[in-house]
Amino acid sequence: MDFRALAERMEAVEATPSRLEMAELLAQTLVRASAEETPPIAYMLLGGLAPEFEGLEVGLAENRVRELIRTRTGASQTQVDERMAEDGDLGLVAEHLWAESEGGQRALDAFGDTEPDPELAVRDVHGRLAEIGRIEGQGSQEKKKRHALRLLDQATPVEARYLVRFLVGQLRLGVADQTLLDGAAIAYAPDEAVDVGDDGMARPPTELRETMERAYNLTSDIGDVLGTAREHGIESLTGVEVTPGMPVRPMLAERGKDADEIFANVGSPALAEYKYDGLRIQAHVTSDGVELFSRRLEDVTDPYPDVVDQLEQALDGTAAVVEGEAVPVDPETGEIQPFQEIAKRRGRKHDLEAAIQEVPIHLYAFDCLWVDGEDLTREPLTERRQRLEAILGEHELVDVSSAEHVRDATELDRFFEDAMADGCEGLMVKKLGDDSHYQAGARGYRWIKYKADYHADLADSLDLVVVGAWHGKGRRAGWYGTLLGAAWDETEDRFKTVCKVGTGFTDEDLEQLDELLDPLTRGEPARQLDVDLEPDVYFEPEVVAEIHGADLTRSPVHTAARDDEGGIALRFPRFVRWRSAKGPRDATTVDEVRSMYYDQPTVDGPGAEG
DNA sequence: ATTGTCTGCCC
DNA sequence: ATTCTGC
DNA sequence: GCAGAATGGGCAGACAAT
Repeated sequence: MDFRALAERMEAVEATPSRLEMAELLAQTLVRASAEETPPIAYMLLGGLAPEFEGLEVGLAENRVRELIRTRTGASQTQVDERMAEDGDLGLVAEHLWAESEGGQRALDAFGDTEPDPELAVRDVHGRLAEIGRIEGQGSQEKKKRHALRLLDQATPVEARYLVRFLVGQLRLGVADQTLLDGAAIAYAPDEAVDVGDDGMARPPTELRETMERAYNLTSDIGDVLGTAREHGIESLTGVEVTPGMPVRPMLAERGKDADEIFANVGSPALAEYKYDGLRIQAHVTSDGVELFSRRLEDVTDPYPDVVDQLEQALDGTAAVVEGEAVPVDPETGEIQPFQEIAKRRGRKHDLEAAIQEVPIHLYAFDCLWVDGEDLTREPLTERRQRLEAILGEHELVDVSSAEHVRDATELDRFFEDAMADGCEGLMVKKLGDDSHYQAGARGYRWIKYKADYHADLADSLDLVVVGAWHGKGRRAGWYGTLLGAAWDETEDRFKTVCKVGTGFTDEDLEQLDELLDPLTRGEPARQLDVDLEPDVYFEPEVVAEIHGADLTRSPVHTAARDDEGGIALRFPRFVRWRSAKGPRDATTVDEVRSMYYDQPTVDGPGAEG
């Protein structure tokens, strides 16, 4: 298949609002693809080159691609910036600039000997992008850019749109794995299995769709699943099971804001577990060794040799696939440390020994998907949990998560208080009973996360002055996409940044931003503002917004309460509403931010202990 | 040898 | 991570 | 309610620039 055909198909998919039509278009694409190009097409439609656990990335992103666009088209930085502010999409910027410079090329062609560029094949594009991804070492950035430029040079405008979007990691097709599976189910099902609705649109056949989805959820390799379905039929994927060494797409949870809502969804009794603030780990332990996978299926074995050792000891020869949360603990007291501590272990290669000593990790296991050849994903939660307890035993740094059966709001909230006091984010509340199997990859109301900050009264709430903004992208093109918020420093009478905020706005809110903020626009930071970041526009400190968040963290970039250890920032910020009655000096003060930070149960230092 | 920029991936 | 929107 | 796409703070590593 020519890459141009794929790009044009992407264009059609992007243009339709109907999911059924998207699936149909994807199905048509898959039907036309050869066996060999099916996996690459599947990965590329989802913005990747390979299954996630292989960790293959191109390694060029927005800033490098902007350079490439300038080189290819001769546009200036300002030209690209301006178009970007308008289009909100670097792919569209490239497409427009390509189309404009194309005229020039054709003019050259008219003189005679310039050969038209050969068509790019999908497999060539895939292969060349993968090759760029493997370039490393000194001079690698230049080399990557050179190779990418050669690819872009051959691209037509529409190909450039999608190549550029691919590189910046945002295809914006409205397609992700679920829609691709819909398309594949239509493409690979026997004709008689596919119902066509009154609207003339095919419906993905339910059972075959589920077979594919389960195969995908258990192997995490959508290219392989589609390739297999194409060659051997969807039925050949029936009976796929958990395979040690192959990461399972983790079961996910929805949010619940109070006990009533939670019990309405999971029933009573339910299993409540501490929700630890750490890294989710899926451990595959066999006689061949241990492999650890992250929530997004990266192999993270190397940074956690201590976890590997502990697991091997704890399991004592039993082969198993176990899930848990890796949490940083104080080496002296065993108390849970802030999330930032374990973040220092993630991906670590240098000085690992010291990091292991300074921040030991406690693994709190909460599920078990496979034991000694037996797939447990269809067993109810109680059974899986019992198996987990049976194989783990008690160990210093590997444990089963704290859990209780809860029957009503009183019991739930009491346990919730315990969890908070012990330095957790809240609780996970899980449905019990016959349909409590491990639903790989799926959200849904079988597991519910219950955190303090889902409750407006319990969330950290700050009133911040808006001092800057960035232009939005994608569906936010033409609007501001992000605001910069600052607290007031009473003693210095200055404004210090605490966070950016880009979520919580309705379209209506976004629409009104110009009117509210444009009169305050200035080209440089306000005189009283301390800021390290560089927003697209600055504002006179005037407008105040209520912003909620989960935690306060140490920050290398925000300037509020900055001392030797950095500033303080808000984690998971979201816009709640305007505080139009407030002026800039009625905003939350830096002193208040500092107190809130030190009041947190996992933070030691000035103020309340604990 | 140090610092800064960029990227990818955790939450 | 959180949140909003279109289907 | 699902699926997707907007958007957040912050960490280490890889390179480039100084």
